[in-house]
Amino acid sequence: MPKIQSTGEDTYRRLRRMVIDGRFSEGQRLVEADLVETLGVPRMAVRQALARLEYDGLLVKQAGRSSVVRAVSLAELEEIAEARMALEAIAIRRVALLRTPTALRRMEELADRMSALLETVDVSAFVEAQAALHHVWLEASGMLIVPHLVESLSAQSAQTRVRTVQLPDRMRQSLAEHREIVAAVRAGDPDRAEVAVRTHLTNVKESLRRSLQSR
Amino acid sequence: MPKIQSTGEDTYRRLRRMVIDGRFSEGQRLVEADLVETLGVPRMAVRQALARLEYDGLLVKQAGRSSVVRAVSLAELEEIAEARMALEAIAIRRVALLRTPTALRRMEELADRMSALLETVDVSAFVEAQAALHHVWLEASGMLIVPHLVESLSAQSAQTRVRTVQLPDRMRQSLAEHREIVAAVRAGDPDRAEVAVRTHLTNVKESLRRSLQSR
DNA sequence: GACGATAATCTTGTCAACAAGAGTGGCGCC
DNA sequence: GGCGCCACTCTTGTTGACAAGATTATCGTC
Repeated sequence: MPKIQSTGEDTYRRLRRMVIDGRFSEGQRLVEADLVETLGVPRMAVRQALARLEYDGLLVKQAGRSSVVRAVSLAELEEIAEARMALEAIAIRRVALLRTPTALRRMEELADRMSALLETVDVSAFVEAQAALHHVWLEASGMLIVPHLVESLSAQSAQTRVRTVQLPDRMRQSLAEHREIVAAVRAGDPDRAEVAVRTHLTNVKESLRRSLQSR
Repeated sequence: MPKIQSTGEDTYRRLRRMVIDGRFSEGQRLVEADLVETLGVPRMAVRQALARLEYDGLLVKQAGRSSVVRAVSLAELEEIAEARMALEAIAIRRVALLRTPTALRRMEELADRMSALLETVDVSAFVEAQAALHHVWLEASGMLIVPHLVESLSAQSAQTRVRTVQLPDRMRQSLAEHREIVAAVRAGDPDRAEVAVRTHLTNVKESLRRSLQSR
């Protein structure tokens, strides 16, 4: 086989990153030929990536027309937050019971990193560290399917993540919530950890509402 | 455009149905050319369908080798039941608050249908009616994303569904659990409905363990 | 007789060309 | 001068052919 399968996966990830980072304005058509040129990969890889992103709910691509980024409604964003709450609650309970040393260390490192980034005004780096923290505990839960579900949900709301965090005092509050989650895990208290996760995502939902209603 | 886009979607659904129905034995290779002949659709449609099914977790297709149906472990099945519990609990609460008349009627019809099928020994029809009942309330919840997640999870465990239900007395018990769920919705009691759903899926998980450990 | 190397075949992944909507601009008509 | 129709271009979806692993069968050797 000519190509090492990486092309398809890699193209998917790169394109996904571009969509999440808001590189395509609303209503903008994602023309395959353009993407082929931009990404420097064969058209087949682009087509595959677009199909997967549509399946992920990040793009809409109806019948012979170009793909466009999908507009996610407030109702959907709230629903995503609720679903994540339910799923991440399960995961964090397991993490608190397992108390894997390396996972704990990485979680604390990332919390420290968030803390440091709070000083600088690098919002996107803060959001990135936050996402990494969630990722770490999902992996550490030892679950096989739930992490993928959550990742898929996160991707759909990632476009608005940056805006939410920019609410006054939201970053500091978010950091405190994450510190509490990590502390509960270190204490090995699953109930406390679950409450902490639910509190965090309830606040995320609240922030979403305030952030988007004002718009 | 020559073909009406239905081909791709339709091929996906048909192939998915075949996998779920256990038409491919464990370890059997799904050769694209064979599927092209069997389904009577162009190879591209088959390739797309296979890619999506792999993404769904129903198939495994590594690097230049043929696709095979994925073996789902007990741990994964339990995890799926847990995730469904969390998500369907959210959905049923909304259904109990909405109390849409048509949805309620359809749910009761399907419960009656399950009741009737209990007499005959048509296990697969019983399972089908059960799945339809879940589907109805997920749709009735008015949620936009959660139903898709649950459907995706269900598909992965659907292969073993039939076996679980065949445990002694499990069908009758399952019917009772579903009747309670419907009753709670009719009563407009979200707490009771959530408990009923959680009870049901806890029992499903228990049945899974008994059913698969014996094997 | 069993094992390993080699050849033949099968199967997948990729590419380039083509057919057929969808979008766009210009022209004529009212 | 504005509106609708027509021709043109753009873009996608599909097809067939081909290149390169993967799999299987064959043969020779120990």
